[in-house]
Amino acid sequence: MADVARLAGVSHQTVSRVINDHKSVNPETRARVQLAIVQLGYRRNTAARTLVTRQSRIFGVISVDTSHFGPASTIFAVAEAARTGGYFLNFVSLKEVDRAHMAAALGHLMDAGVDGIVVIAPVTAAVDSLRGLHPDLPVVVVAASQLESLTSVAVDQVAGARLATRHLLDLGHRTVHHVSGPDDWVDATARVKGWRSELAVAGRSAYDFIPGDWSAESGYRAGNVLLSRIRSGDQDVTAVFAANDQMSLGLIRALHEGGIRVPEDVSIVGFDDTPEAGYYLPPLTTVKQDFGAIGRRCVATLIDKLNGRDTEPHEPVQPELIVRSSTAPPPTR
Amino acid sequence: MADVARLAGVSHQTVSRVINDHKSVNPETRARVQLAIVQLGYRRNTAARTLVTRQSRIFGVISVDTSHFGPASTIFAVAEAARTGGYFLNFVSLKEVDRAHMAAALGHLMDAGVDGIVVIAPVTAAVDSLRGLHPDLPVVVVAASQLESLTSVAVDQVAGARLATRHLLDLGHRTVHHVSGPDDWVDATARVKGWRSELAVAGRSAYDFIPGDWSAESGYRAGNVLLSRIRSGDQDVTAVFAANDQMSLGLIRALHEGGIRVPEDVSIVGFDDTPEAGYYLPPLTTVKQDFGAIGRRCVATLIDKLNGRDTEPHEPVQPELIVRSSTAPPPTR
DNA sequence: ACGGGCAATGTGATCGTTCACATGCCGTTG
DNA sequence: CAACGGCATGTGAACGATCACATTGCCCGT
Repeated sequence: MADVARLAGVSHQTVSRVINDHKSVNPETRARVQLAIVQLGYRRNTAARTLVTRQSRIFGVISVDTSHFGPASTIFAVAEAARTGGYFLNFVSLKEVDRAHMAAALGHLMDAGVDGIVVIAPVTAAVDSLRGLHPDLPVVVVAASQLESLTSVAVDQVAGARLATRHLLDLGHRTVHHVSGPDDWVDATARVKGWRSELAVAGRSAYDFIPGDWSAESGYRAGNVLLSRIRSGDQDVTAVFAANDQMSLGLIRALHEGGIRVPEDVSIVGFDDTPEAGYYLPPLTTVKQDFGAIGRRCVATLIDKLNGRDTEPHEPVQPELIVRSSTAPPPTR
Repeated sequence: MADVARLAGVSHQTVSRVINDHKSVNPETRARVQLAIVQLGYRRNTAARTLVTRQSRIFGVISVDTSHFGPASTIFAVAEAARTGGYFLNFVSLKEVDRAHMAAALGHLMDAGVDGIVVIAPVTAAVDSLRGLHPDLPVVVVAASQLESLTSVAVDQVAGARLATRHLLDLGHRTVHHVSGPDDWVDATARVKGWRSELAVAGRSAYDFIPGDWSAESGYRAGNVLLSRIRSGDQDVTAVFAANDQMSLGLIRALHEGGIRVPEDVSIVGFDDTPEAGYYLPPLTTVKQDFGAIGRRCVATLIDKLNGRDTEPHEPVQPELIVRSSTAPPPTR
């Protein structure tokens, strides 16, 4: 900066004014300084700036270590939004989602001196460990629902699950079975809740859900469970709502191997609308979440908090049902 | 730090020595300082440290904006490795992969003051724009092959493609068709190269590859192309090597819709071994890449460079063939 | 007994920026 | 015409760590 000042024939302070585009600078001087900046290839030193302003212009993002479509898409959206908002993004992955690992990740970001944090780890344990830890640091959680005392940005998972369930009921199915995500995931429980409440509204009996863990493999196992129910004469297994697309895939394979056709014998709805979902056999009816919107909203909320504007709780992002070929009316018997 | 020093009854310099665990500190003094640190909840200020040491302990990672399994997995691996190596990770996504966007991303990271950069954007344009831009800054590129003048970490994509092709030839297929990735991706061209050379070694004729873009949809289109070849009487379409798993999925669906069975009529091999690949219909034979190893190696290389150790060019990471049910001997006619 | 060397600690300068305040100049106003 | 306000610019301190160097005391060898 001193070099620039010397070359432009001004003081360091004037240079500072130019790069922060402060108003009171003579246009001619400004031009001279800018020229000098370009000539010398000057970049301002972030560390020095951070030191004195006490603002790093870094956001942290903590994400579960999974290449699943949802978290990955959200990360990219957050990165994009942060950069356009003039922030850097410090990324931390979370191998295990428990209190200890969460605390370690938070500590890492505190050391980095972040101005705010986005947490993409909608696991109850993780959310709990966030509570009250660092009250001064703005934190936004990507979660299924509004969490008391924590700012969160959410797709309305309950509504999504109801959409899926309703679609199947509308097709004429007597009831809908559910393959859930892991029970410590906030999203998973929200989807269970939505599924249950839609069945209740329609006055239909709800079976217990079959627990899964998001993986195609667990969907496959769940498919075998359903298969055995069908074989033992259960006439009600005609519609299944799986809590994500991967599990739907495993489910379809298990049913296929068991000689059950989708959608002629059993209809299936997934969740997420991964790019592949339209190319499953059959193409999957699923619930689409706008992860891009989530990411952008996280960053916007963080910036609002930093500027002291208290964001009014947003409407949760609304999911959308994508109807493809994995759903049909129940077989007539 | 001054507060800690006061509480422990020492000078700021002694505190500095303790947190950098410098040798010459009396164990008793050290304990007293550490106690004070804990009591006050002191964390060292990264900005101040960076300012004076001229090392930010931040690595940057630039990745294409895609939730595809490969890049996503690599990012997580890099994040994990960076953190265990004591580095922060500044993440930038790349919406478009051209020279201008690449330069912008690099500029962003330069502003962040990173000590090194990992580039996960194995696109020729991106790689070109890296060349000679910032000669002082250590850069590692995740790429298909050793690139002259750029340090790179790579899975041996050529070997992977040969593995896939060989497997199909070994099953008795006369030739192997190929659905490629986009031609500006380094990995895609490497896989084409491996496929071609294995066919050449075996003395088989190679058709032109069918261009894809990594998406399931492009695999579906490629499937329809192959379908029309089959319908026009081409007896040689019995084996296809697709450049990734998603395209294999689309391919399978197109063939299925055209009444062609996999693997009875046509065998298919994918690439990547995504978690879902084992649950396709049929479960996909594919080539597995160890993305975790790639990520770790990137970070290790960067750290070596910073310490002036010039890493000897690594052996590329070797991929592995995972045989499932999508491949079989050709139909007997 | 004396000087060299090492362990343990302290002192002041330094990194590159922004902040608070000071200065000079010009135009407007009562 | 003096006083005042605002524009354009400059001056020096401050942020919180590390670095280079200085100081003290003690042990050890000759």
